[in-house]
Amino acid sequence: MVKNTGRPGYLQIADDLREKIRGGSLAPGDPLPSTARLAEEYDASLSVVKLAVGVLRTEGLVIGQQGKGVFVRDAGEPASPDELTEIRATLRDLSERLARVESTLSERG
Amino acid sequence: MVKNTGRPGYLQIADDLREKIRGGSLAPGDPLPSTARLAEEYDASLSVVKLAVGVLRTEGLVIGQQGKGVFVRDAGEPASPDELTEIRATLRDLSERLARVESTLSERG
DNA sequence: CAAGCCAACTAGGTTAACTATGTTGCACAG
DNA sequence: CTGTGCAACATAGTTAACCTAGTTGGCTTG
Repeated sequence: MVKNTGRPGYLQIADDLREKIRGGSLAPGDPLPSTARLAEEYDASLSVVKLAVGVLRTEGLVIGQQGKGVFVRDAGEPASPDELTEIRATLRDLSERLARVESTLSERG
Repeated sequence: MVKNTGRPGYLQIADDLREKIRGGSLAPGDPLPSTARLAEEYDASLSVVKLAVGVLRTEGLVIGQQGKGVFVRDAGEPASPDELTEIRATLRDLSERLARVESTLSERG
């Protein structure tokens, strides 16, 4: 599932989960699959899955409850600050990927 | 430096650095000490320092540049809701276009 | 002197092992 | 039936090792 695009695996997984949350296929209150389960689904190591979940936790999209699972937060309040940091993260990523693509293209002249 | 307060070490370090950034003792453009240096200063393992920096990166407070260091970002201004939705639409578009280009490139090996 | 290589530093990504701790459900003893 | 304990599962945190890769400065060689 995780592709070799130069985009690190833990961010690809975070992106995908974020997409599912934004898209509603993972609704507020829903639990994410367990980290072990996610590792299987994405064919990734447990470590990168933990990193991915950590990103979403930092972004405030998700709350982990020890012993239970990781749950999608209510998207209500955290409007601007979190959104902004997420957007900035996305912008940073796009810039990096663009730079990579551009350099690849220039090499092929 | 990292105390046994129940608050995990990587968050204590992230808190402290965030404080220094918000307080201006680390100004925009300034480099953070290297991860090795931070590990010494906080008497923490390299791993927790990396996690701490990762948090700040995710929050967008800081930008890492491979080979150089980690630099404090320029503090962004709050944006209006309309701007946000427009920016999000633009980001979505950019992401799709980039994904197309990337897959084209990867197919051509 | 100039070019280029190389060593030392930088961040970043991945994996694995171990620990701690919380939750849940089931089996077994009373 | 009650409840107690235990096994299985969950997140969370810490550490360490290994690899990639960009930057910089100095030294060596031509």
